[in-house]
Amino acid sequence: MLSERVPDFKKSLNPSQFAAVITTDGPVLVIAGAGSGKTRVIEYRVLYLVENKVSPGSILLLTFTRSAAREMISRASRHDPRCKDVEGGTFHSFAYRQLKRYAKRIGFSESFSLLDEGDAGEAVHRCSVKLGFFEKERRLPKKETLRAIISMSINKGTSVGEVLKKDYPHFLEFSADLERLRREYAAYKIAKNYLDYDDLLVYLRLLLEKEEIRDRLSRKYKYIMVDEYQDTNRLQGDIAYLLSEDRRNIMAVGDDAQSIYGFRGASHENIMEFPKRFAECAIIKLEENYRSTQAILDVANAVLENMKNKYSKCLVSARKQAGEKPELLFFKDSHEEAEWIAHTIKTQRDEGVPLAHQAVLFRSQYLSIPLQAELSRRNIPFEVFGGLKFYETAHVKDVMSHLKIVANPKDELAWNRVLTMIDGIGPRTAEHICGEILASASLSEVLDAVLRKHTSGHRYSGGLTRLSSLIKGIHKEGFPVGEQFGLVLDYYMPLLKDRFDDWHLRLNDLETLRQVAARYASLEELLEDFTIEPPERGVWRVEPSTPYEEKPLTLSTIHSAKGLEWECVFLMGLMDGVLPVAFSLDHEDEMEEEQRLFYVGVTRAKTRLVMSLHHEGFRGGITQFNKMSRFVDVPNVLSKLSAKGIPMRVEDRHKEFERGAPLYDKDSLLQRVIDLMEKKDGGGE
DNA sequence: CCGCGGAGTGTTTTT
DNA sequence: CACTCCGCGG
Repeated sequence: MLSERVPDFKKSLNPSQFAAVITTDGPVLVIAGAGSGKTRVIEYRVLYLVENKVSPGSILLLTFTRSAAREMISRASRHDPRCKDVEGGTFHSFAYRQLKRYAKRIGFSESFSLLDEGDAGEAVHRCSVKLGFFEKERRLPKKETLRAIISMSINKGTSVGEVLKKDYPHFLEFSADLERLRREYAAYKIAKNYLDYDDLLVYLRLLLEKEEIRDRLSRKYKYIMVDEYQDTNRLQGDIAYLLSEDRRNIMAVGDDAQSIYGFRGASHENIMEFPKRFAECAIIKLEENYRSTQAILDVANAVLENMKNKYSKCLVSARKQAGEKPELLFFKDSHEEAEWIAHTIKTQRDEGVPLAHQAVLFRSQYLSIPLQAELSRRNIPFEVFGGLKFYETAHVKDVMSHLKIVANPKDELAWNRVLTMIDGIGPRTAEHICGEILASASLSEVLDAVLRKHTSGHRYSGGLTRLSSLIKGIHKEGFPVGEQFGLVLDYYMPLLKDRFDDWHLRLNDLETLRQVAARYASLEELLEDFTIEPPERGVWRVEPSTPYEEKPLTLSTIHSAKGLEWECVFLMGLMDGVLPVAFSLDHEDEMEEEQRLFYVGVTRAKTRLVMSLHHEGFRGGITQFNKMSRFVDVPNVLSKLSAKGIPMRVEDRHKEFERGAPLYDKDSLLQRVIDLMEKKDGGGE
């Protein structure tokens, strides 16, 4: 059977890819340049193993996002359906599954609750209060920052002091306090049966230190593949190492030039040190690029030339024609940039390039807001990836907290959120009632206690009565999740309207969410997926679809565009201070990361690349003049390209717009005049 | 003890 | 320009 297939493999792969596919035993490091077909390698390697009588369940595929794993496994399954039993997912989801199984062995109950970032910040805050941090007149970092510092120290395996020295020198004086806080927070989570994202990795690592567990897991997972290895952190590196220590059948795939998650504790040290940890490892490089035209790769190579790294080399295109010249366009302000991009996207669509083959990428979410407005105006359907996630918005968290209570009646953070929502209950009262709740044995006892003690004589009594009948209503074995969600929604409606002006928009989200929830068999599964693999991001702000159900345009942060590709990519907002982002200017390593980010953006494009920026920006109500990103400007890309005689189309679109359109329409002109007469100088332009 | 209004601040990327 | 923190009135 194997011998029959080999020619197929050879035909579908180039020699390096083929080598990566058939080198299954022993450690392998695959350095896969952008667009070099690493997805294909993983797809075929899974297939190759399965065809070689390796049981699919003993193959573990760890990837950066859940969807990446799903994609590769489903591709392999098209060749051979057995492949769909391969185990895959993110480090975090893998850790979660193992911890569910072994929770008891490390002193957690298997009904532990997962904290998302918001919850974790809240928990850290509670710990700081407990330690008396906010009593004195000191300016402590705010709770999200505290959480970020602790998280960074854990993911990097360093002390809090180290993190402060590098990233927060102005908080260095709190070093000892934060070290105490880190302990307190860890103890708090153990006491409350909580795990945050980092804990999933921390505790899996601790489990793997025990020979018994390590043996069991390495007997089960005989072949391990790790994708995007350049974006793993120290803990993940340790986990990969411990899992494969015995059998040493591990393949790590990555590209050091695309390491862009340093801010999350990832370190390209892992990929650099792989050959040291696995001395006998084979190193395979995939250098041929199947994605982009040479003209686009010339830009990418110019960026690459400025970077200091060991592995990566020049990208060479496998595509025959040189391709259109990449463009660099200047605009007056963000509005004109957005207008032009929206217009061009529409034109291209009319000329036959589907929206699904186009994407607009940016460094930060806010850059896309004017564009979103322009697209809506033109009725172009789009989907926003990355950035503020809808499951972290207040209204979604509000609703979910009610469900969390039912799933885990000891969830102090959820109770607090639910209670404070009720009119007349503030932090103190919530804390008080919460104490009683945690002291009781069961949810029904809770309801009785809450009912009897507090539902008369207070301002909040009515609200509390409503809450307890809601919980009674949804706390039934086997009650469909969709209906539970519906009941919570009914209960929440008045609160929603009261709290938010844009409640109808938010209600839309919640309705969508209810449909998602209805697909789950149990509340536990819903909550688990919600934290560990939040719903596909497209749910958020999708424009009403056109009658013929056109696939939407993609708007994405560069971070979220990792691993993806489009025929035409607009890389917008290329101003200095935006990319590279202003905060990184003083840190050499962060600047390197910004540059890699630019590289990732450029290499997403297959045939057309449009880079753009605008000159005028607003900051604190004052117009500022932006400069072109230093990554594009003369010492870097521009002069490198022209030295090689590779021109880029550089155009100043600024003037063209200055000539044309009227500055005010009649209505807004009148309004402006009235404003001036009333001396309401609302800033105007 | 709760909630509202005013002033001040600071603005990335995400499993 | 949106969100948070703080101080005051109920």
